[in-house]
Amino acid sequence: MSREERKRQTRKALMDSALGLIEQGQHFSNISLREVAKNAGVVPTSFYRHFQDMEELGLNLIDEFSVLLRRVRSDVLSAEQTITVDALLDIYVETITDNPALFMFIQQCRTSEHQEIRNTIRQELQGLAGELASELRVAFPNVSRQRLTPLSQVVVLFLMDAMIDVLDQTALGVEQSRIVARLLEQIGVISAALK
Amino acid sequence: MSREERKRQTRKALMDSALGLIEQGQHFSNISLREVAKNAGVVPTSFYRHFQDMEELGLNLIDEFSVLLRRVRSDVLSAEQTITVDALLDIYVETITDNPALFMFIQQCRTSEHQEIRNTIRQELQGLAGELASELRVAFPNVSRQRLTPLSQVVVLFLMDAMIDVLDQTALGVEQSRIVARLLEQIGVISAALK
DNA sequence: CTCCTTTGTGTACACTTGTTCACTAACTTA
DNA sequence: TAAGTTAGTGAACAAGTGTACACAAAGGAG
Repeated sequence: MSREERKRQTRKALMDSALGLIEQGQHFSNISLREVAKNAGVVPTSFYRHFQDMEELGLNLIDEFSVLLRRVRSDVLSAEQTITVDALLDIYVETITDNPALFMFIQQCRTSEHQEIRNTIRQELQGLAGELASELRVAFPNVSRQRLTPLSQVVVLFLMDAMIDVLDQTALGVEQSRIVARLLEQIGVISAALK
Repeated sequence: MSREERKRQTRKALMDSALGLIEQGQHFSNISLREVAKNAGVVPTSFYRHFQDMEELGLNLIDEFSVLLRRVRSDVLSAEQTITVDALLDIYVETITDNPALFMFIQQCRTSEHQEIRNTIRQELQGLAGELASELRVAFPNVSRQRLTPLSQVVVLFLMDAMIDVLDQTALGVEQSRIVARLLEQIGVISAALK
C-alpha cells in the first residue's frame, strides 16, 4: 500500500472517529483532539499531520457532507424525469438515515462557535435548498421559481430539524416512521401552498 | 439585604454569566463551571451552593425562557383581540432581539448532549407553538385548528432558525431588518396557504 | 543501495477542568 | 446576646487538555 494511501486512510479514520463520537451522543463542540485521536487508534500528536485543529477537521466534515449531497443529486438526476415529490423525499430521508452522524454534525454546528464553520454550513444548506428547488421544478413545472426557492429553504429546515428527533429516536423509543410521518405532514402544509 | 435575597442575586449572576459567555460567541456545551463562576465574580466552589452542575444551570435557563414566554403571552392577550399577524410577529421578534443570548442558548441546546435538556426544550418549543396557534386563531378565525397547529410549529422553527443569523449579524454586517424581512418572507409562504 | 522525506511515536510541559475539604464570616433564630 | 445555619473562600488534587520536541521506521527518489 502506498504511503499517501495510508495517510488518506488514517485521515479518514480521524474523521470517522469524530463522527462516531457524535453518534455516541457527544456534541462536536466539546470533542477533544485527543479523544478523536485515541478513538482512531492513533497518538494525539499524529492528529497534526492531518489537521491543524478540530475546526479544520470540522470543515473537512462539511466537505464530506457536500460530496454526499452531490452524489444524491446525481442519483436524482439519473432517475426518471417525472419523479414525484414523495420519491424525492424518500431519497433524502434515506440519505439522512444512512448518514445520521454526518447530518447530526451539520445540525449541531449550525450554532458552532467558529464562524467559518457556521458560514460554510449556511452556504452548503443554501446550496441544498437550491438543488431541491430545481428538482421540485420538475414536479411542479407550473410554479414559478420565485415561489419555489423560499419553499425549498423551508423543506431543508424541516429535514435538519428532523435530525434532532432522530437523535432521540432510540432514547424515546419513537419509531423512525413517525418522524418521517411528521416530516411529511409539515411538508404537506407547504406543498398545499402549491396546488 | 436578607440572606436569601443575596443568594438569589448570585444565583442570577451565575445564570447571567453563562448567558454573557454565550453572547460573546461561546457554545453552552463547552462553557465550564469555573468560567461561569469567575465571570460571575465568585469562586468555583461557590457554584455548588446553587447548581449541582452545568446541566442543572441549563435547565434553569430553560425555565427562565419559559417564564419569558409566559410574560409575552400575557402581553399578547392584553392587546386588542383583533391583533394582526404582523403585530404578533413584531412582539415575538422584539422579544428575541431583547433576549438574544437566551434564545441563542435554546437554539444551541436543541442538540445538547444532555437528553433532559433536549426534551425540556422540545416541550417548551412545542408549548410556544401551541400558544402561537391559539393566538393565530384570533387572526384566522375561519381556519381550522388542525391546520393551524402544524403551521405554528413551522413558524417557531423559523423564529429559532433566525437566531443563527442574528448570531452572525454583527460579524457579517447584515442589518437586522434583512433578517426580519427574510423571516417575514418565509412566513408569507406559510400564511399564503391560509388565504 | 543510499539518502531524504514523512507518517506515526513517546515524552514532556503548562494549563484548565471538576470536585473535595476545612474554614470564615455574617445573617437568622431562639 | 448566644448558638446555629449557611453562602462564599482558598488550598489542594487527580484527570484531561492542546501543543512542542526529538526520535523511529518505512516508503520514495536518485
